This record gives sequence, C-alpha cells and structure tokens, in this order.
Amino acid sequence: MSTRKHYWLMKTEPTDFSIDTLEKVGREPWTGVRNYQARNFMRQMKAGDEVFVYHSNCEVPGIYGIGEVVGTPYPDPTQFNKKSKYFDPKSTQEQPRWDLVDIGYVRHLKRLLSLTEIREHRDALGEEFALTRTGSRLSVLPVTAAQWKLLLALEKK
DNA sequence: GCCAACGTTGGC
DNA sequence: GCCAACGTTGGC
Repeated sequence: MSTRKHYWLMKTEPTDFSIDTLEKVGREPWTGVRNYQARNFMRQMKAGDEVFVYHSNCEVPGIYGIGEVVGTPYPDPTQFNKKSKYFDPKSTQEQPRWDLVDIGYVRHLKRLLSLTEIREHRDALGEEFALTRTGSRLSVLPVTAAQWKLLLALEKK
C-alpha cells in the first residue's frame, strides 16, 4: 500500500457529535461505526490522512469542516460496553468486530458545502463518489485527491 | 444459499 | 414524520 496521504469523508449527526464538538475536544475516537464497508475503510486509514467532516440527519446536510486521522486503527471500546448503544454481543476482546480511528480537529470550512451544492458537481466528482450515489448510506467513504481538490475549491467561491 | 422480514440511514 | 434504499438476520 502506498504511503501517500489519503482522503476520506466521515458522517456524523450533529445532535450527537458535530464539528464544533470536535473543535472543543480537539481529538475524538470515532465510535459507533457498525457497517463492515465503513469499518474496512477505517482500517485503511493512516495518521495524517485528511477527512471531511459531514453532518447528516440535520437541517442542512453537508461538509462543515476538516479533521485528520491521528494514530492507527484500534478496536472500538464501545462494542464491549453493555451499557453502550453500540454494544455488540458478538464481539469479544480476543476477536473484536469493530475498529475505529481517532480524528483530530483541523478547521471549519470557511463556508458550508451543502449536499445540494455538492450534487451540482456530480459530473465532475464522478458516479462512483459514494456520497452522491443514490441510496448510499456509507458513513465512512473514500475521497480521491481530485475530488478533495474540487470540493475544497468550492469553499472559495 | 435463498429470500422475506425487519431494522437503520438519512434526505426531504 | 415519511419513506426509499439498503444491510442484516434467521428460517428453511
């Protein structure tokens, strides 16, 4: 695998955890991902990779800020916690099912990039972009360097 | 291995 | 709150 920096997009419900919260705490273990595809993407993450922080299930869904991967993937501790809503009875300490990474705060975007606006650039972003693919509910997804550049450029418009 | 039932995601 | 699209579960 290449050692080049990779880019990602991670969704969060702002009522639960927002870019503002991330700024406040500085660094956060990205708990609660319970989808194998999303988990597999997190397993590929390397320290220094950059991440769009996307707010879903809210008034204006879209990209609100940037974070970075800190450290390496490790088992999500909430899978072992019976009191957690993310508890998974099928997980054991010896054989954890779910991993996570810590995400550090980088910055807010200068302005919101709404899903509506992002969709206007569907052609340039490509059909395979999981965020705008119909029915895709992936909460962690890869962003190519070209897509990252394109989206960041929109910020300045 | 098939597939219906069910639960979840997330835009609107 | 609605519901389409999708993933997971479990009976067979």
